[in-house]
Amino acid sequence: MTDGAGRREDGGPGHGGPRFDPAIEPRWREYWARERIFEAGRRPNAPRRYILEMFPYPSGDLHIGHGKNYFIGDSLTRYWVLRGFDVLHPFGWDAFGLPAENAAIKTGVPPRTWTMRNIAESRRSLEAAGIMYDWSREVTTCEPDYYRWTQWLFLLLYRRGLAYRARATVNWDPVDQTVLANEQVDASGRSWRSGAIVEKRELDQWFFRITAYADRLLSDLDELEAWPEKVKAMQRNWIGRSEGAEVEFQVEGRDERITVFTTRPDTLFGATFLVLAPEHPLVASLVAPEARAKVEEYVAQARRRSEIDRQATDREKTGVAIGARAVNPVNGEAVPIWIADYVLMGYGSGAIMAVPAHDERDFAFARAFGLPIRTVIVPEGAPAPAGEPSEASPDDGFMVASGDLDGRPNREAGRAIVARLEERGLGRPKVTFRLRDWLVSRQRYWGTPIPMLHRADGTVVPVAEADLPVRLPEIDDYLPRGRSPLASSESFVAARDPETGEPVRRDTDTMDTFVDSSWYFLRYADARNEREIWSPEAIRRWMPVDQYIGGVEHAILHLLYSRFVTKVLFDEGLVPDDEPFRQLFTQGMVQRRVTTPLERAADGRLAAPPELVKSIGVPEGPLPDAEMRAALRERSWDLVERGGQALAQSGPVTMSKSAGNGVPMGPFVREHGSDVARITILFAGPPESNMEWTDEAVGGAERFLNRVAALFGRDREAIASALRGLSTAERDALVAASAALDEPDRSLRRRVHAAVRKVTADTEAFGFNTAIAGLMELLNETQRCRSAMASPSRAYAGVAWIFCRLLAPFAPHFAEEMHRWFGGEGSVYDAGWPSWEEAALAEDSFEIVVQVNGKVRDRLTVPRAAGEDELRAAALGSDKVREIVGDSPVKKVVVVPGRLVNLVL
RNA sequence: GCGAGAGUGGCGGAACUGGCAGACGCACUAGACUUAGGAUCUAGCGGGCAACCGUGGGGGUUCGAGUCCCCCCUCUCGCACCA
Repeated sequence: MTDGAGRREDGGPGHGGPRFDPAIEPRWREYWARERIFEAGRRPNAPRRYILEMFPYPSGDLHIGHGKNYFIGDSLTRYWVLRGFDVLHPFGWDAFGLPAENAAIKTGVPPRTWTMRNIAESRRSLEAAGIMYDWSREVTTCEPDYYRWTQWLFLLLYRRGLAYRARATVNWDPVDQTVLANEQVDASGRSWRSGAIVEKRELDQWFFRITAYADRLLSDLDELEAWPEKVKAMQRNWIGRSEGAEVEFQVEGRDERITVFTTRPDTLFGATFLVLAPEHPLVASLVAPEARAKVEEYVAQARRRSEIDRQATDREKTGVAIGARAVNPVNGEAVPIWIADYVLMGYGSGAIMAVPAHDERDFAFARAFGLPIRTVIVPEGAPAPAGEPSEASPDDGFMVASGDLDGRPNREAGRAIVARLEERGLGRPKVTFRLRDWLVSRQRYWGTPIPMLHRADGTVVPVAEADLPVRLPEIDDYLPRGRSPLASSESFVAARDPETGEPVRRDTDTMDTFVDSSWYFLRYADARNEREIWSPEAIRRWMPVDQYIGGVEHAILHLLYSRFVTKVLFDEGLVPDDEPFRQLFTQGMVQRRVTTPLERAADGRLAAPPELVKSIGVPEGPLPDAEMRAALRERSWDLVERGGQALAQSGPVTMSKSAGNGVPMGPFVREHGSDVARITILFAGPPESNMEWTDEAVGGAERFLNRVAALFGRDREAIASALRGLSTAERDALVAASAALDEPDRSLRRRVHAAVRKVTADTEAFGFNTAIAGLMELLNETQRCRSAMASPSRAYAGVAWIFCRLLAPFAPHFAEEMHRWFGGEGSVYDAGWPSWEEAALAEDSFEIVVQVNGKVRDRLTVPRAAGEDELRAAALGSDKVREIVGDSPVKKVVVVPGRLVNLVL
């Protein structure tokens, strides 16, 4: 919290008592580390559990917003350890990548130094928050002992024909002299960094043949029942399977044929022109001399456009006829060939048959250039239309103007057309994917070197496995100059051919960092293995990941690449399952409002500070309050008053360095405690939703822990002495169903069993908010029951004993502390998870609701044993009910045992 | 446009296979203890004087609907000239 003076005083006179004190926390962190409570393999005979949060790019100091998924993973880890499982909960660093390189270019600090410093800082933040990992398995992708195996994996893909080299068009920044990823180019085709217009360049690049796995990546999604539907939908969309046909059009008067892909072969008779992508390889050879100038200009123009710009749907159609015609294979008609940038070279065959009557895009194009539009499908019984339609109709119907197929249903006609084409060798069924092969080369320094060698004759040869890793050399100049900075290091480039011993040149590109992260979860199984990527025993013990937790921003790329690599390794026999993550959870963001003080002038009007004027464009003022408020409202901000100070306040925005609203982990934990941070985050709402971090929410969490401390702390001696000398089982039995108890111990027993059931079920279902609500309820009830006792009862001590273990997944430090209060030895995480008995939940009597015509009219307390007849009689006997029913006959009585009786008049 | 999801008090959110709407918390109100309260404790807290009305709107199924079915509205996220 931002304003913090003097809130940590103990309660006033007469209301002292124990409070939750964050000063207890460091001791327990040291204890867990020293005793290795959270190291995998501690319980070799227990069932295993693999819980994993997505490893981060090490960005240095963490804030609370980063902490959310780590807290979730930590809670689950602690829960499963309590349940007696052997839990693997490792951590590592996605440590290669541009920020380190940019920092090096700017400050001269070598990327490795910069990265390692950030890792140390990030790790300190995590440790300060008490998030427990098995650090003995830490992986760091930029270290040779890791990237050696990334290179090994590359060679494996190469061996299996899944890594290949091809020429590709890339975004080239002429100022920074570097290749940019698509997402680094803005909508106007400019580099995000230099602002220069990005050029397209053709470069030889390495690809992974992920498209060979497209079908499996798609169909296996159906098995991933515990993945969010949303993520699966995104992957399906990305893979983009589409069934259709290839059709070949002979170019009139030439030998060449143009292959088009269509999902609507049934509309082939309606094709009135062809459109090729401007980059289509046949354009240059087919263009007529008189059209050449215009075509070349159009191609050059298309080349300059960014992908994003080009794909904007609201753009008007542009294109040029190339002056050649192609013959429609079903009716022999010669139709004109155009080029247009709405046809993409990267999809299908880069050429389409245009059917303007039945495709909106083709329709728009035909209208723009006055091309014919011919309807070939009509609704049942409709005649063929006389003129051209006013809009494209993609609907199914019956064929017209399609020769002998007229009158047949269109889908059936489509199959017939493909079959006829196939006989003549002019077409065939075809499945196309939107997914493209994975371009993995980067002309950058700070990444895994590609372990390939180039011979003088232009062929390539892999580095021998024994020579791995290909180490990233230290260099002085990280600035890319049209090629990877590695190309300037002659000592790096020079190598010997492993087969012939001849001099060869190393590939100087490095791998996309998504390659590093596509397999790290496997390495945790056996992270320190120097002889092999992992041992068969280790991988069988730990894979697949039971629970993967991370941000939805990785829904496609990282998760798809990881699934791909896992499937390749499965085919190679190196992993036991062809899916890496059995369950996936995507957490929501932590948000916080941003506030900026406004200045109040002598005349009472408000002035906005320059930063605010700049960031949200609010008028500087001075303005009267109402006008300032209106101006802020327009920008979704608000005007608030706090302590006499006028503040501009934003809506909730995701915590981030750039928004300046991150609550730093270290200082918060020191002042309030990790346990308070956890309860605040986990109690706020469902973990998959965004949550707003507020001082009030922190205060609520703090109050809860203080109340727990006050209640059980006051009685700690009595509780400890009640538990002394008892085994764990005997302690649990203090509130067992079989124990004979009087009030208020009876209700205490019922409440605690209900709470155990709720916390268990909710925790396993990611319902941390309701699990904690269950603990709060138990606390309230326990407090109530305790105040009805003169001195702590044995049952109450039993409740305390259970309570500290139920709290342990969510407020671990304090739970450990309570465990000690009560005389527990060792760690609370070895004390086992409490169980509940349904028998203890039943009350002797309970309240049922009596409804008349579905409206609640009375509540009656009835004995537990009451049967249907007794319930019916009790309901009919109720005074309130009789008053309402009067003389009306009761037509029907619905009895739901244990719940209600409904009288129908 | 296509796909996924969501609309419940002043706020965050609960509600298992249809069965007491609003658990738990925040904010707020009153009181207690206090030199003090931004501490703590106690009580209250959907709307309405009431009959009653209330889960985005309208229909339906049912003894009974936040929950199931149909239509509509709004919002969030993702994809989007993919042939």
